[in-house]
Amino acid sequence: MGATTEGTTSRAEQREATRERIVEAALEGFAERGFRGASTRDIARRAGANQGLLTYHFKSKDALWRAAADRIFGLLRKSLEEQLEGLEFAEVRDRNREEIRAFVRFAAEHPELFRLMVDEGKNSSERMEWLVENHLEPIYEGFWQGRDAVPDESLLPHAYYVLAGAGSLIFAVAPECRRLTGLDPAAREVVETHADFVAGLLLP
Amino acid sequence: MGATTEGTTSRAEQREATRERIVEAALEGFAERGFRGASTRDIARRAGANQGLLTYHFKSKDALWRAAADRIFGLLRKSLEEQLEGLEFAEVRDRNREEIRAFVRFAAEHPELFRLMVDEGKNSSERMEWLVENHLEPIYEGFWQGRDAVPDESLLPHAYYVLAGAGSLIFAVAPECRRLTGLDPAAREVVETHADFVAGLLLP
DNA sequence: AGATTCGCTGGTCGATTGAAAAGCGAGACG
DNA sequence: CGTCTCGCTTTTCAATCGACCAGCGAATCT
Repeated sequence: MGATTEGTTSRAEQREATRERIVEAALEGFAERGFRGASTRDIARRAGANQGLLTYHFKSKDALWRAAADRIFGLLRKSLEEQLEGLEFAEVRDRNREEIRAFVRFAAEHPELFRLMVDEGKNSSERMEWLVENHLEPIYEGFWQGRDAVPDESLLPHAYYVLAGAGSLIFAVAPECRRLTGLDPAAREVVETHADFVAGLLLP
Repeated sequence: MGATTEGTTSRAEQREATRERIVEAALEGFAERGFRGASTRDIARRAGANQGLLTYHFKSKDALWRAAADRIFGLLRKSLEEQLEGLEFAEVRDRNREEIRAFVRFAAEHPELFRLMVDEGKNSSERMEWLVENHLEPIYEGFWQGRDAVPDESLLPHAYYVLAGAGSLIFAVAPECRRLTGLDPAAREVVETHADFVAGLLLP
């Protein structure tokens, strides 16, 4: 209401907004219950949409899952860029330290990434292979390069999974952590403490 | 056939053997697909049994899950005891280092533990609370005590989840790791390398 | 302004889910 | 040896699953 150009939503804009709402809901649903455990109806409910609408925008549950994976990895890439842009480092080690801290912060803000990766990584499936080819390989390649002070190159896979696990688990199982330790992983100072802790371990 | 006492299986023995087969299959199924994603029929198939038999031995899917959780945590306790019994250590730190290595070896042999914990720890549910009260609290308590050289006690929750994540992830997502890095986490020397790596990080 | 596109709704399909109930049949028991 | 127990199989149930389709109606186009 009011101006002609104000509040106007073209068909294409509306379409894209709806798709985003659904993808966001799908990301939560898949991360929370796993691919098989998440139902398209539950995802539709989270998105405030109709179940048939999911089939309309994305052809299948599988395709919707791929869209959700694209989204979380896009968020990861954007977050790392934003956190690191404009920073200058004297040594490669300093840059690596800040990269680790940036990753931990992202894991805290988006525990869905870790949940999705564990859910899919534990089984050999088409989705797992798609994930590796489209998202993990570029990341792992970047991890392989731009790295300093890893004495033995054969340790790189170990360092990769140690960083992913050590940096993400406490946030991925935040409800359990609260119940078990009384510590709330969502608290800002807890995130920073964890980031420092993990960075200090891998780059002493 | 043959002797009277040979090959004889009493009713009670048969019952217990069947229950164990089912629990073992349930552990695999739940770890692989998550609680909601795993179907009782699939579990029955793995156990070479009938779906109705699960309802007979365990009243519900939920109770079967609890039996599976009891089993994996029992295996953990037994494995740690066996790996550590008879060993003498000059310092507490040496003992802690061997405890870490023993845990990593168990995570490699039984990735189901980590998969189960992530699947349940990410949501607030009755199962999660049951898990915390019945299994995690004793373990966390033991982790809290018997530990040396942790400068700040407030870091203990962080160290706990760092150890769990760093020590387990590579084995929990072994199929993905093979595909991504070419490294097979199941290989004995890879397990030992990872154990040394994690222990070296947490106890430099 | 009339015709058309298309985002979206509501309903339906066969398949699969966890749980319950009835019946079988070999081992346990008097 | 006859009876009973009980581990197990089979069948059935309502609920839920992913996918499909016909139709509505407002935005878009001519």
